[in-house]
Amino acid sequence: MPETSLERGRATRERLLRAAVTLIGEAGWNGVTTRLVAERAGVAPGVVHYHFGSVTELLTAASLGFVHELIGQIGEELTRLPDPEAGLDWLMGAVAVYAGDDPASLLVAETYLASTRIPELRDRLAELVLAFRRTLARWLAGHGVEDADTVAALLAAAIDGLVLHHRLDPELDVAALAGPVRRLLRKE
Amino acid sequence: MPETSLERGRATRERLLRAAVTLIGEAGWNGVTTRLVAERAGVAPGVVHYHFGSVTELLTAASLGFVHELIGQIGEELTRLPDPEAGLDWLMGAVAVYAGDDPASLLVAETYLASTRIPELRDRLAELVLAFRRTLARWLAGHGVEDADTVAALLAAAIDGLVLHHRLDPELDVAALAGPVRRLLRKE
DNA sequence: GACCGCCTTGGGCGTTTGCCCAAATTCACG
DNA sequence: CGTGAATTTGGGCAAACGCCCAAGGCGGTC
Repeated sequence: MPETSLERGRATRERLLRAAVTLIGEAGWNGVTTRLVAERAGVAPGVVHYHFGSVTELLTAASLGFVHELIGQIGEELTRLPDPEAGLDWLMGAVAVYAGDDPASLLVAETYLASTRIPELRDRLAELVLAFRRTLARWLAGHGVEDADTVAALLAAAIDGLVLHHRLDPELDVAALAGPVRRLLRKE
Repeated sequence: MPETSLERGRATRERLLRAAVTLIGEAGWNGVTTRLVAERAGVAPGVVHYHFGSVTELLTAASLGFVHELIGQIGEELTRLPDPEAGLDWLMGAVAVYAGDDPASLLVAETYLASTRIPELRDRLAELVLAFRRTLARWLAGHGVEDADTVAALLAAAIDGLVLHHRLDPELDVAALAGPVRRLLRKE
């Protein structure tokens, strides 16, 4: 099947981004090297610096794209659920699944860490997290939860913290934490 | 003042550990190199591999020592406070201070991340975190909180998550989150 | 003062890194 | 069947890496 050069280039760029996403989770942000990501994507090492100005640039684009998609899916799922209690159950269940030996949760954590030393990544990740907190707050407020903003901030932080802790202690029953979390929704 | 060789050696070892602690926060786990930590400690590069088998070994010892001391201090402070409400206020206040451009909070996060790829670090860090959760649970249970274990797990995770989020969004008012957190203590 | 054990020095080894680049490849188009 | 623009190749470069090691202090013991 014929294919223009631009189409091939775009496809290669996508393959590099996908390879970077999985490798950030597997090897860590600083463990992703030019040659490693090229091999995983099935291309020559030189391709990386043809499509991206630097390895950091590739990792930044890949991680931000993944996080953007992830919180978009979560927000979408939440609005679909009838009440906040069901939403919390689903949320904690999702966190429970997202731990273990899953690379996605590691990618998020790696991106957090890397963002403290890469200004542009920091700014753009902060935007995404803020948007997620707003989505969460709107969802909570829509169901009559008081202090929706602060509860949303706490909930968002707890989710990220649980991912870290669950990885450290796989026996931690995350889904069982939905009970105490529900208390956050109660009125004064 | 006279000083035996062993005493000098011990002091150098301590200097290396302290230098490693600050550098993990500043440059990240993978950013700490043999020469960097040696320069910060004011010794020749060769000293590092005289006192420690590898750079990873140095970083492991340094980070575990710091975390051990940190959660020890927190536990001690909590038992000193009269009621859980005051404890939570102090806890959230401490988190608020520990963010910003403080390297200590970053060290903890870096250690979490690194532990996923260094088995021995993982095991020993898991022990420390578990012990901290137990301390927290005992403290909560002692004040009549229901589901002390799950609440402690949630609280411990939220603390770590908040440190990450606060770093990303310095305007986040962590201390103000103490309100919603209090709801966790209420009985069913 | 000679000896000994511990610590320290600073250079050197092989490896890996990010990034570069001339040459080769591919495909739409005249 | 060229021509040209985009993409891909694979080797090469300087720099930095972890780790090693022979040589040189340094203080306590005979």
